[in-house]
Amino acid sequence: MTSIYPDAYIQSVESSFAIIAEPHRRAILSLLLSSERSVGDLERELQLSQPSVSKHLRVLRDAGFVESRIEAQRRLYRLRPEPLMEVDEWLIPFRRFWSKHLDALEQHLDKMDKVPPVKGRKKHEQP
Amino acid sequence: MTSIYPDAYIQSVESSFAIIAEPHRRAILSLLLSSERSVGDLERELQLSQPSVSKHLRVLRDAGFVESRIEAQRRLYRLRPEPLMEVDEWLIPFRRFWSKHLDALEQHLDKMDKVPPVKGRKKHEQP
DNA sequence: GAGCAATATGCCTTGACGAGTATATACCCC
DNA sequence: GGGGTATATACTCGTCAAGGCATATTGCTC
Repeated sequence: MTSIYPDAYIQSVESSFAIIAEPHRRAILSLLLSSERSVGDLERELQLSQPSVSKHLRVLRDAGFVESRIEAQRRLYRLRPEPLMEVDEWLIPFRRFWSKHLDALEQHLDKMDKVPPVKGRKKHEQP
Repeated sequence: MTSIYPDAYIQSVESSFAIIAEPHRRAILSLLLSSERSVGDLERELQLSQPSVSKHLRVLRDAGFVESRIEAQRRLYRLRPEPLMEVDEWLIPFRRFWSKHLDALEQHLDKMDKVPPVKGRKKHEQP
């Protein structure tokens, strides 16, 4: 029962999209934009428990979003650009799409009043 | 705001990031890039069950990623740009970050061969 | 080396989500 | 209106991830 897995125990490589689906992880990445930070820094700034922060950082590091360096007992984490670039690349064809469509939308907004909010349940044609 | 739903209900709205964390949903969005499609179309192209497709479309529609129109018994779904634009906007500061850092990285790779100063627990390879 | 500080990890519980199956609803054509 | 087609929804089940708590690990200081 006590299955001690080897360190490379899971290859369930979540996609970069799944990684940044977690709000706290996005918050961590945003904080790391301005400067590298220790676990304790993030713990305070995010109001999260230390184990939670460490676990999110582990996920982020395994996925290549961050890397760490050691300074005394601290680990200082900083951003790595590659995974988010991957996300950005996925968006490219959609950017083409919406730049094409926003003109039409603008035109549409001229006649229509106002566009309903994106968030929340929207009323479309409901059978 | 302009929403007609109570806040308590709205809170269950997943962020756009969570929506596109699902690979099938990303596939649906990519398919809709080229043209609008019916549920049956998507079902065949994705090799998914019809209820699964419908449920994913429901999630996507609730979040504003797609909208539908009715044609006979079919519903034809098409893209809406706004939610992905939101994602794109989140990426803006990161784009600034990595465009700054990729120069440094390139430069770095020139002199150094390969030097992971961090203790390499795991190789993060980019698929 | 003892004790403390900072961080990582293991175990457990809980909640959310996706898929499958069955069924309901809506629309067409005869 | 009956039958068939296309899609939506209800219910259930299994999985998985996030958080809490306890503990292990690492490195500093004295």
